[in-house]
Amino acid sequence: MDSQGHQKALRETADRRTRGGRSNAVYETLQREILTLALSPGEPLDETQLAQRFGMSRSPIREALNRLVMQGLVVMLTNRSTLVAPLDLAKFPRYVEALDLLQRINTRLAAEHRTAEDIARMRRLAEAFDETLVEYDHFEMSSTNKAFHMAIAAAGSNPYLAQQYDALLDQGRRLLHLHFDFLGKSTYDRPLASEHHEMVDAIEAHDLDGADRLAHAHTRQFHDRFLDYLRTNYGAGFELDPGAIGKSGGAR
Amino acid sequence: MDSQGHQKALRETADRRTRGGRSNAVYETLQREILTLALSPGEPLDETQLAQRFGMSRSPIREALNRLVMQGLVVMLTNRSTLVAPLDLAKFPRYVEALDLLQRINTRLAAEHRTAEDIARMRRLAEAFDETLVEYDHFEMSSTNKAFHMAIAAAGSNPYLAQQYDALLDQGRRLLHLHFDFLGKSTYDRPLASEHHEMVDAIEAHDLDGADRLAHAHTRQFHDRFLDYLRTNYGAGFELDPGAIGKSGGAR
DNA sequence: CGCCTGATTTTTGTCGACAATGTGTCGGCA
DNA sequence: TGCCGACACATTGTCGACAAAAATCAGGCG
Repeated sequence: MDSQGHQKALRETADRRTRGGRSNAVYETLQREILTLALSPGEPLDETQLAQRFGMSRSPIREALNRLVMQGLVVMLTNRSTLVAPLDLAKFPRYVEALDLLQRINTRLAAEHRTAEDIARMRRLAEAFDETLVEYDHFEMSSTNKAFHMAIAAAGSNPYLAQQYDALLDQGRRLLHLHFDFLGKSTYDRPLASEHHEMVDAIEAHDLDGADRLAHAHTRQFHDRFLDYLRTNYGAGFELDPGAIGKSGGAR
Repeated sequence: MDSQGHQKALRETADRRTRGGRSNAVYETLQREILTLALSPGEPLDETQLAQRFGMSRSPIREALNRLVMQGLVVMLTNRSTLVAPLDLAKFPRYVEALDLLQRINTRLAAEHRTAEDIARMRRLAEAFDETLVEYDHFEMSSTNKAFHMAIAAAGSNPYLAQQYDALLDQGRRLLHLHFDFLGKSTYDRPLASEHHEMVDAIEAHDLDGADRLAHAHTRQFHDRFLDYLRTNYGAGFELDPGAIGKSGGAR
């Protein structure tokens, strides 16, 4: 019975057994649980236990875990425990620094190379993000948000930078989860959505510097709000270098 | 005989079964063979065949292959063949564009945050690279070159950007292999080494713009030389956008 | 009473076999 | 002769079990 229920949950994410296989389902499910913080950072992940839970052997679980390790969401202490990657908030400034750079360059490139189809897809995803705001499901929001930004990266037509951006966005989705949680209470989330549309406008207008600047402002807003979140929840003692984001050169 | 040699190479990298295990050895061996082009791009990799060759089961091979997939060196057609990632030379400008960006930002950050120990390590690795020039073993050269640049990234103290830089450098090592091959014949490789030392000097002097400029020039030289290589080997018909590297803003 | 040592337990790493899936080929039919 | 379908092959995906390594705990010794 128990395995039945899990089978169902398993199918809903990836019932197509024809493709990657069950390991893919485990990967997606675990990723979702990690990203939504259903699995706490630092929580140990026992392979046999997971195998039992998903009603399958350890092989697919192992493969899924390996992929999550590569993605930086899971760490494996060799021959010892494997656990959900701890969420080191002290590295947040470094993360934002990296994100800012990749976000700006990809958005700038998008403004340079975008096609009409790119714009259409971006607008569609921007609106899809707006719609997620009514339900305010954190996972849906971060998924759609990522999809939107990846559409921008795709328009930039540099697969290498897009891939790096992708990895970075994934790594930050746990932070984004917290971020949305905070925004939900303070309800000043509309500007976030409108910023998306402004970015698309700049990209469509081939305004490289404008797109760059908006991308930078977008990251900065995330940065500032997340710091607000940290301060309200962890107290004022948690001081992070506030100037980190402005250093690597604003839109010049 | 053949398998004998592989066994030896396997043991030398990781005979300690205590750590990561045999899968690590397979990973390193295959990576080396892919990077040195001993395994041609597009060549199929049969799991059972590899298992037989390394004298172990498919499980470790599979894990190694998965890691190589994540690294972009291997592609797996689900339920079908697994093969060495094709080397798309048409994407070279995009690659250099990404590499230039990451190289510059990491070098710039290094100039900002470097410690005395960082400088020492960088100088040591720069000299280690010089020494590889006498043997001119392509793999040693690209390994040491990468180690040098990763030391710079480590000094930059942004683990996210360092990680991305790492991934990018790995992806480009097959190109670097070709590059060194070309340089070997024309024997104008000294400037490449001296550039490393100049970069360290700029980083030590906290000269952010200088380090940035040198990193850019370093990438540009690789770009120009590789294009030379392509032209001499593939004919003049192989024209790539020559201005790609200058676009995303030189060191201004 | 505390520390060292050895067995136990837990968890990962590896193995060989089986099942599923996609491809290519061969034969039949229009 | 050309197209369609079924069969067989090759290769990957998954399984259950075994072996090795490390941490824990227990017992004995100083």
